[in-house]
Amino acid sequence: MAKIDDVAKLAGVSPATVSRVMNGTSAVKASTREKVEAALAQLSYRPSHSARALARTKKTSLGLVVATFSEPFFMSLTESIVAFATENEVNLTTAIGGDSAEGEAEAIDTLLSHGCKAIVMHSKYLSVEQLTDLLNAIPSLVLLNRLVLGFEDRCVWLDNRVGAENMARRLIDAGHRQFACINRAEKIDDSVDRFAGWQRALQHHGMALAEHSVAEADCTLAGGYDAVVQLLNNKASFTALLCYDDSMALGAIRALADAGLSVPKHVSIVGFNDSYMARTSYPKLTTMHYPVEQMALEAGRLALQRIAAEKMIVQHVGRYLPVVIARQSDRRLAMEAVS
Amino acid sequence: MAKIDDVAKLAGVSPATVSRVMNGTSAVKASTREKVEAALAQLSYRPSHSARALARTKKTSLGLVVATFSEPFFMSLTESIVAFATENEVNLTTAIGGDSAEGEAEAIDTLLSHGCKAIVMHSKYLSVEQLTDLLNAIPSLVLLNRLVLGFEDRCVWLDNRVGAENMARRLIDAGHRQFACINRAEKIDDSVDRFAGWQRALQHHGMALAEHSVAEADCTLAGGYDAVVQLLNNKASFTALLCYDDSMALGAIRALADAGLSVPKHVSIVGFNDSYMARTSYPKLTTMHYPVEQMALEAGRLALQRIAAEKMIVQHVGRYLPVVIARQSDRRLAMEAVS
DNA sequence: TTGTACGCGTTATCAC
DNA sequence: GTGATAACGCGTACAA
Repeated sequence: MAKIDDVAKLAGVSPATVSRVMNGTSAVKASTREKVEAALAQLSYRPSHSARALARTKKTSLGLVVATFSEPFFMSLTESIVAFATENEVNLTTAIGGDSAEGEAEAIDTLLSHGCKAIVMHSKYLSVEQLTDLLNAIPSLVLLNRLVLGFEDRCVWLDNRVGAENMARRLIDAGHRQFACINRAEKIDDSVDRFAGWQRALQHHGMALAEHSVAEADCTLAGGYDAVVQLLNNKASFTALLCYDDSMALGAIRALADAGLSVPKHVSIVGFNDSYMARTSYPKLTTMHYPVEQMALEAGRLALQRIAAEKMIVQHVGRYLPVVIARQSDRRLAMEAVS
Repeated sequence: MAKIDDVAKLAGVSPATVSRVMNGTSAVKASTREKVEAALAQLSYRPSHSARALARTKKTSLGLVVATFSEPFFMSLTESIVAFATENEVNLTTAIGGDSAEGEAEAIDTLLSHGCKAIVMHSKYLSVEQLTDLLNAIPSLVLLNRLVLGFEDRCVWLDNRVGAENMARRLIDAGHRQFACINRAEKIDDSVDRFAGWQRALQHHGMALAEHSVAEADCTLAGGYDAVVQLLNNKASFTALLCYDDSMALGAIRALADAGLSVPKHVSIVGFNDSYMARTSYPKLTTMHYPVEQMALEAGRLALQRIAAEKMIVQHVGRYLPVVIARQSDRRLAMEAVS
């Protein structure tokens, strides 16, 4: 493999000039450029990936931690950050956190050893203590989708509680009085907060989710199906079903259909996240829109700002509120049924 | 980010010793080791990925070019090479060739700039001329699944023609006399050779594939479906259908079912590749087993051997022959129907 | 506009 | 068993 010195020698210039020609870093006389390009071609020169990476570690680069690439939610998130990085001309390195606290911590380590200066992390599994330690150790770390008290200026988060509360209220206002819910079995911030929101809205109207009206399962289509089976076995009776997210909601619709109940005729169903499926399913899902793209952008902006030379104070909006997207899976109860 | 010198200073040793402790390269006194490990932990030291990569470029490393990771065929292939690399303690770098000659060439470049010393490539789209140039330029390049004349000692290939011929003969021997085929539309070695094999077997028995009995389409399930629709529109009449590969065969089965024809009752169908789906479909597919794992291993062995110091001459088996795996999608024609 | 010289973090080699 | 020192290949201040 030819190296940059070989090219330089062949072209009769210094290695620095070869670098300039390749990267367009600074102006080079046309005749020189041609000589270099000829040499480049003649040796079919390939810059060494590793040497480049090493020499460029000084440049600011952004790191991203996501759980996976294969879910729509993370696709949107990643796309958004990729666009942001491209636009701001910073390198982006991505690491997979997976489904565990260890995986998330490992991902951070990976990014650090890749020389990332700023990091945006979507974390589900790290504890508040662990996150606090990380935030203290890594000044440029920004959290996407978690709120850690004391670090409000480095968090971009969705108010799940208020979102869930608003969604429940929508159904209450539509006349529903018999509720059930299916929640994600894992106790992460999202599931705890959404449940709290539902309860709060219901209690505000003198209702509450009884134990036999609450089912927990995997956060998947199959999980949603199973959860509804649980509810029906419990002989829970409900006209409105609150679901942790869209995938569970869709699974729930199938389970209800298999039990002879149609949506929204017999049961009103609402999801959360406004994922792609919510728009393409039948019936289309009423759900909460999660402004991932916006939030990802804000997180990227924040992270980059934290390593910028000029630490200008920019207004930071950390809290985002999901809004109801009304579609076809819920309905207003007829008056006679309510009264 | 702490650097290795910081760790060394804190532990009161030289950077070299820190490296030895981390990598277990050579013996280190227990007391020294402990000091170093303490320093490592205290600074929560992360070796720089790029610096490591650069310093390690001397080590032999193997490169692999595949079209994609998401098809079963390439999964098997990749798995096999990964195991091989692990076993032989060489680093493995993988690059995606995609669906074009440019992509394949690009992948090779990527591997070279990553410092790969030996390369195994699965190429579909590069021309024989391009491959010849590459083989001349890169002494350690080994081709998987292509035969380039003059480089027999660096090719590991499947004899598609003879394989296809054997498969067609099986059906002839089973009494079939009315044939049709569906082939991949792209003219790559595989599709050309398999077609040639079919024709050869049929001509040997005084038959031939008439134009209206040949359909071409994408090499996918949907493509297989479409191809059969073409055949039926052509009013082609056949008791045996030769398919380019398993996915097209499976699509074909669906199309036939939709047309009221059942497999193997009305039509005998055979695939190629013996992919995962062939064993799990209904009916299970009679197909040709493609010994990817074995071939990948041989290619890896060959590539590594070409950069080995001791150039011992090892017997090289380049040509592989697929064998018929008889399952349920074809049948012997009853005597009365034949006579 | 171009060249010199140094740094990046690690590892191999040779001394000691 | 351990420490200097020299690569590894490129980018980039700084100097010319």
